[in-house]
Amino acid sequence: MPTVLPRTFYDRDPALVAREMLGMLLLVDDADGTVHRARIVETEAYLGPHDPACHAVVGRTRRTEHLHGPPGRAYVYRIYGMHWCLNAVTLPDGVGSAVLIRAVEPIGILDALWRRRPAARRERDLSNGPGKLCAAYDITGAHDGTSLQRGPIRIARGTVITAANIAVSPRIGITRAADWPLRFFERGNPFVSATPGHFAVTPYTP
DNA sequence: CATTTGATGTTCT
DNA sequence: GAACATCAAATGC
Repeated sequence: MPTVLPRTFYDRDPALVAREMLGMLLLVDDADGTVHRARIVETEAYLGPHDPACHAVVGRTRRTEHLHGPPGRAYVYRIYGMHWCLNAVTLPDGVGSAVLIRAVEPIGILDALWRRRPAARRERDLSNGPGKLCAAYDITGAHDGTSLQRGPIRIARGTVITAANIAVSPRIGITRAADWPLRFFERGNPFVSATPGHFAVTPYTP
């Protein structure tokens, strides 16, 4: 099982990275010593200070410190006072841009995930949303700024998802730049979060 | 099945 | 004080 962060992360357009991250593996160390594995099936790109929906628009603040840091690290922030969201930083130090990991498909034993997601009724509800997957894998602000190559959360090569199996839509839950097609997901995968009915969904064209 | 609404508290103005 | 890269429960078909 590869544990090296793919080269694709370094200094690359977050929209390309977001697409290439589909099918990659998310490896998370559990406090009990086990390692959880999951396939990334949904991502969103946040392009940088010129992207009105990106947290970098307000400049470097304490919250966005690691968003503005070097690529290949995690940017984890709290949202709505209750949930955490996990991002992978992609562009060079000083440029705040990242890919939000919105949904994963768990691999292997799910006991720990069910324990941390008591509200989940179906298997897909364990991790079909950015806040849900952070709860399921116990990803918190403690992971903010950690290396995605050598830290407690790692991203590694998995199975490549071909363009024909990828769809694109606007990003979910934002109000600015609400029509930019920067959400990428694996077609038909039940672990992908719900797409609002009025969203334009298009095939992925490289 | 889809859509709406209330909870929650940090961040930035 | 407003906005917020969300979630779960409740409601409408």
